[in-house]
Amino acid sequence: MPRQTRDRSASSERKKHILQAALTCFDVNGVEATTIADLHRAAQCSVGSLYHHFGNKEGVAEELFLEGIAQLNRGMLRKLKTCSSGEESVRAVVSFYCDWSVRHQQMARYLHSRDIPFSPDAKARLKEIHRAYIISVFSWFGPFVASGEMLRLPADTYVPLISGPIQEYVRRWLSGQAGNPSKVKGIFADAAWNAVKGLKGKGK
Amino acid sequence: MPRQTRDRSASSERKKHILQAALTCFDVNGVEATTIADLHRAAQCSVGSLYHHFGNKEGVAEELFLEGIAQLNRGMLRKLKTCSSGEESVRAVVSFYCDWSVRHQQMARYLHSRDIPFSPDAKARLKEIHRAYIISVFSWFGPFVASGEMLRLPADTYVPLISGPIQEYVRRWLSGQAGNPSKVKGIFADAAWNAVKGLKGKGK
Amino acid sequence: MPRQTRDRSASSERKKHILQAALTCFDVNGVEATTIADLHRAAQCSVGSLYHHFGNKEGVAEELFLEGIAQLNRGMLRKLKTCSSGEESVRAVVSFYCDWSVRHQQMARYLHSRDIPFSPDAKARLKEIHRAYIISVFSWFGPFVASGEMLRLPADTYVPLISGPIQEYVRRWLSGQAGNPSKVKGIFADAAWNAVKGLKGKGK
Amino acid sequence: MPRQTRDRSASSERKKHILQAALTCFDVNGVEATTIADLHRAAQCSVGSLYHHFGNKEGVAEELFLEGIAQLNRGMLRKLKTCSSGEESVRAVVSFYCDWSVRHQQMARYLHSRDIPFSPDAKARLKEIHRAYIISVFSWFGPFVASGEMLRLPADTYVPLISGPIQEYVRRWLSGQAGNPSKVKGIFADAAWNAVKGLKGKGK
DNA sequence: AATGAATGAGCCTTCATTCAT
DNA sequence: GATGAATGAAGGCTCATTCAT
Repeated sequence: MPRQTRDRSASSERKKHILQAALTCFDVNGVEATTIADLHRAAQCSVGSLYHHFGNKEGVAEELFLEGIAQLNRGMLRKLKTCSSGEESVRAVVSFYCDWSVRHQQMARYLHSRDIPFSPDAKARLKEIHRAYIISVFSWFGPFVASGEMLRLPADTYVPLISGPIQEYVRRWLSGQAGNPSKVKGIFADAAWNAVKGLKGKGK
Repeated sequence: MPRQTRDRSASSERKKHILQAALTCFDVNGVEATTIADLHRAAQCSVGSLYHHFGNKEGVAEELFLEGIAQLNRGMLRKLKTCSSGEESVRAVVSFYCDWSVRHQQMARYLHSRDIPFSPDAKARLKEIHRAYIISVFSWFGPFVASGEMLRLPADTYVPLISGPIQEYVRRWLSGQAGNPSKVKGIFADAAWNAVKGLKGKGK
Repeated sequence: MPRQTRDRSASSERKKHILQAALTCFDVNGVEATTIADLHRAAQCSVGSLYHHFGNKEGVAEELFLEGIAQLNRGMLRKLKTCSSGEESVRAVVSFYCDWSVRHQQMARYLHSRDIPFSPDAKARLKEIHRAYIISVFSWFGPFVASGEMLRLPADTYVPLISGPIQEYVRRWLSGQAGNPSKVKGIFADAAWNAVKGLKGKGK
Repeated sequence: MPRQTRDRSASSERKKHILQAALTCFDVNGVEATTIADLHRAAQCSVGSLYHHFGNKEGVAEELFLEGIAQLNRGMLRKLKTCSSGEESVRAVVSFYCDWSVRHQQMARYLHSRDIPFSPDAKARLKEIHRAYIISVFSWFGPFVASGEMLRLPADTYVPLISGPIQEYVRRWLSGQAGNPSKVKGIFADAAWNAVKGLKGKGK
């Protein structure tokens, strides 16, 4: 009596179901503390199925992480493309990150994990995803820097300057150490823009 | 034939030695992945010794963490007390965090860990340490806010605004994803000050 | 889209193909260590096919073994029938065993395995094959013993005396611990004949 | 309530006890089929103890095998040194191998196993033991070959010629396919000597 | 205080086998 | 006949912790 026989689009559905269950497990107990038994119980699938689809526990954690990152990045780029100035774009980054995290709390918490046991292969794929994302983002902001609307700074400082504060705030909120980010995102948007806006004609 | 007989200040010395060895282990393999066997090998002490001094593995991780935090906080407060204005203070926070992290890389990396298995007791002690530190810091900055030199913002936004960017940058550096923080700390100090400086008579 | 549709003599061809692939697997990793997954990968057939044709893993190992033994025995008897004296026959046994092993190295190595998980049924069939073979061989040699050309010895000593040395040598060669058997088979033929030749009129 | 507290010569005793139990398990079910659970049940020790002393299952199998081989070799060399001619020596090899196998049936059966999962390290140690043994044996027989009492043959043929038959016979006896070797060892000693004795002045 | 052998619950993973399509 | 996703029992091994010396 196989439980999933009536499922036509088998593979894909099955995997999504497992990943969703895994996210909850990881969120409740942490990745390391979650056992294979926890996963197959939560996903209502056999142990063998987990291994058939993901190879091992790492595989589940990796696929979940990559999917989450991809979704976040995709949304961010889509949002950016609706902006028409550097300032609007910078504020959008802060705002979107905040909103997305509120809407996807579990996944946001998961993406903040530091103890995910990535395989070398997953690390490489993650790096590639990151690289592609950074390239897209930088091509978007390039013109605003070129025009002087934004400061020209060392490349690796933009993300910490723009996203660092809201990320840190969200992280605290996710762990119960700060209030709802939606209420203060304006402050973080201001700070982000202040950190990278160009000098132009404004009085210092 | 106990190996440490000639050691007069035994306890203290022994513990420091073990903690140092543990820091290296944790740094290389992560806390979860480090076993008691790893620790006693690295510290060249018996398994029994570890339990005698720290109770269990958690105990080692906790004591190391608390010691690190305490040292960082102590240094920060000492540094703050040499400042004479809000701006100097804010810039000092950024600068000191950066310098300390560069000087104590392993410990800085350890303090960024998110997977340390704190006991309820340790969590409480950690919270208390944090509370005391926050009180000290806020008493220091209170007057600058009162005088209008600094903005009055929701209490839980100051740390993310001031320290968020440099922390994120340092984190990236510690994991090999960004250049030496000493070279860019000025940028982060500027941003921190811009984020919280008062409006005063300035333009805009 | 079954891969073998155009194959008329399907069953037989398919099975031979699988057995050949299995022999290679068993030779490389040993029978116990070879998994069903290994077999279906090597044979490029589905898991289901394996079960359809052989029932289970045991089935593959057994059929392969029985086929190998049968082939060796068949060849040996055919060779014996070309001999016209006891001495020629004894020498032929050594010589043929040596030549056959050199020509069928993988199978020879497989027949030397001791860890094949035979089912009770297979054990019975194997015993029957062995019994029939022994009867044939003994009927062949009986007359030479009766005539005094060969010694009359306990029945279960003939095989060890005649084949033991060359078998041991070949086994060593198959595992890389001895030189090519073809070069020394004369020595082993001499020894075999010396071990069982009758006293007749010779000196001593 | 540790079971072995009263045991003074702990380590050594414990290991011997485990090895003896393991030999019985291996003999009954085969090495591959014997589980860790079987071993710790039979040895009445904890699973952890097995791993503490032997590293893993392989470790038990290896140590047992090496110890068995060493004992057999040691005994053989001791026996050889009591002989005063080539013939006496060759007959002693056959005789001692037969007697030892009868006296140590379980171990003899174990030494005939082909499916022991040796680690690379164990393989190396085994090879070294074998090399040393072969050197000792060949130095013993060297003079008899030099004097012409024994034939000069390719080095790797002596063992198969002298020991091959009795080994094969003993193997059959150990698996229930042949009668007691003690009754026929004379036949095998004769054959061994016939296979390697020099030509000297005797009529052919 | 120090030592390290002993313990055993619990974890990850493998793999032969089934069966709906 | 062929296919391969699904199953879950069973096995090897780890590792925090204890405790007699």
